[in-house]
Amino acid sequence: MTRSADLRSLLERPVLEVAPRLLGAVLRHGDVACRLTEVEAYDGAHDPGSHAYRGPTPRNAVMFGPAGHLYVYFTYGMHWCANVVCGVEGVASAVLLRAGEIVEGHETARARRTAARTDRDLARGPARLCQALAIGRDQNGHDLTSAPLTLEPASAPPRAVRTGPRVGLRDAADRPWRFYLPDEPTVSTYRPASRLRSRS
DNA sequence: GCTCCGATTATCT
DNA sequence: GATAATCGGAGCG
Repeated sequence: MTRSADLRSLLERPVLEVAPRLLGAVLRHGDVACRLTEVEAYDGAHDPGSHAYRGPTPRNAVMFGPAGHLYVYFTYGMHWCANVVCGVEGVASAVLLRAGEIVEGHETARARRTAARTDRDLARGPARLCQALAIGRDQNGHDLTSAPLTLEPASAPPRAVRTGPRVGLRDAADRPWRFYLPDEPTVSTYRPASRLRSRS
């Protein structure tokens, strides 16, 4: 069985099964590689937190396509965030890549992330991860079985997985669909939306 | 470690 | 016109 078939069979499962299995996987873009430590599940049409909740739009089109492609969106006027599309085609589920540990290409990642004062901060947060890996508009829709931007699944499921509310959403607490590895310094700190200054 | 706050614009209503 | 799956810096402890 080929590596790309392995990836596809893993990602075509329901998103709540896929998300924890992506912990420990390695996202590689050229000479920079990142081991994922924190992700979030977004369940398409059934999930008010998902960009696909209100149906297809030009922005979210990639999510309705086949598993294994990258859905990249722009937010807060300046940041890019990346998701791995999963589930069968037509089901708009995806896993947001929230944080990871840079395991190769530190020099390149540091040059892109000049605000990071320690290596821990290189990919701690979804927009930081994208900046460290040079993921932006041009990578939206990219097939992750195709070099130079690839996803290499972990050989085995993680030994332990923690869950919690998703970050930055209104009504985040109702679905504990954030998954992260215990005792990893690169996992981002949880900031509930209710304490963000969104209400004023 | 924490809290507050401004930056900046594509996207959708 | 309002909002957003965020970040970095300042100030505090």
